[in-house]
Amino acid sequence: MRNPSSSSSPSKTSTKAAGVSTPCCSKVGMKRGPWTPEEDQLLASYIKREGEGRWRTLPKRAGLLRCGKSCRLRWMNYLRPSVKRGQIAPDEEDLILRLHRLLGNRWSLIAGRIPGRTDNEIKNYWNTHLSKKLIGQGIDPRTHKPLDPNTSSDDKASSSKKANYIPNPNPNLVTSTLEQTVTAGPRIMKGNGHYEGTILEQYHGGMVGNGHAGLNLQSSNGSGLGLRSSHGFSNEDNNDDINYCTDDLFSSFLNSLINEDVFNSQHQVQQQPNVIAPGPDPLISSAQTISFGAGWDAPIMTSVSASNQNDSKMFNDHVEKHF
DNA sequence: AATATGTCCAACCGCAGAACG
DNA sequence: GCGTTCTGCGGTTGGACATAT
Repeated sequence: MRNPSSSSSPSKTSTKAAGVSTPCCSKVGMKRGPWTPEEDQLLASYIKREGEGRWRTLPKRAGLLRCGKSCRLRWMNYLRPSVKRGQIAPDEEDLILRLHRLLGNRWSLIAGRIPGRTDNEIKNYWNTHLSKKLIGQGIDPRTHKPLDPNTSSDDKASSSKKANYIPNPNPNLVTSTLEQTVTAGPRIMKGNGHYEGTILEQYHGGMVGNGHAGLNLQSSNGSGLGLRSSHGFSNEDNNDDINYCTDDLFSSFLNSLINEDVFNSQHQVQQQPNVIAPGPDPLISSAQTISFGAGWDAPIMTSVSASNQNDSKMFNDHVEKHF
C-alpha cells in the first residue's frame, strides 16, 4: 500500500475541483490536492494543542492555506492517532460485509463498528475489493442477493401488492420479516435515492422519543432520516454519559440486528413467500466458519436457535432487553 | 522499452441535518 | 419560526502506481 504521506507533491490538480467552486474551497489562495508532511505536522500539532472542531476557522488559526473541510477530512481519515493503517483483516472484512448487508452504504456507521477504520477507507475497500468479490461469487453487492434478473421483477410485482408500498430505491437494505413487522407504514425516502425508514431508524426514533439523546434521527417532518451516530472512536475525548450510554445501547442493538439478519435470511423463505428471499449467503457461511476474537460475534453465532419465535416477538424482546 | 489498461485510494464535491443567532 | 453557518456524510474523481501487452 502506498503511503499517503509520501505523496507530497501538491501539484495534483483536479479538473472537477478547478472548475466547480464552493463557498468553502473557492477562496483564492487556498491550497488543494495532496497534503505535504509540513501541512500534516501543522494540522496535527494544532489539533493536539487546541482540539478538534471549529473547522471553518481552524486553517487560519493553524496557519494552513486549506479550507476547513479539507483539514477535517485529512484529520479524520489520516492524521488521527486512532486511525489504523494497513490491510483489512479477514474478520474486519467479514464484519464489513455483514454490516453492509444490514445497513447499506452507511459507511460512517459501518466504520463506527470497526475501530480504527475510517468511512473513507471502508468505502474504498468495498468498492475496490468486496463488491468485486461478491460479484465473483454471483452475489449482487448492492442487494446481497444472487445476480438473477428474474427474481427482481417478481419481487417488485409481489411487493407492489402491499397497500402502502413505495418501491425501495435503495436495494442495499434487505427487506426482512423483522423490518416489515416494525415498519408498517409507508416507506420514507429521500430524493437522492437513500431508503429512509429502516428498522434501525425506527428504532432510533423510538430511542429519541424515550428521552435518549445523542442519536437524533428525526427529520423535520418526523420521519426517521439519515441514520447518524458518532464514530465509536472519533469522539473519545468528548463523550458524555448520555452519548456513551446511547452508543452502548446502539451497539448492543446492532449486534442483535446483525444476528437477526442472519436468522431472517434463512427463515423468511419458508415463512413469507412474498418477501424478498436472499439466496445462498456467503455472509452466513463465513460467519459460521471464521473464528473471531471480538466480542460481537458470540450472539451472532448463537441466536439462530431462536428460529421458532415469530419476528414481532423478537423485536419486542429486543426493546425489553435493552430498555 | 514503450504503451495500454487496470487498480488503488486520497481528496474533492454537493447535499442534508444540526446548531446557532 | 426563520435564515445562516457549521459539520458530517456518501458519491465521485483523477493521479500514482502496478500489471499486461
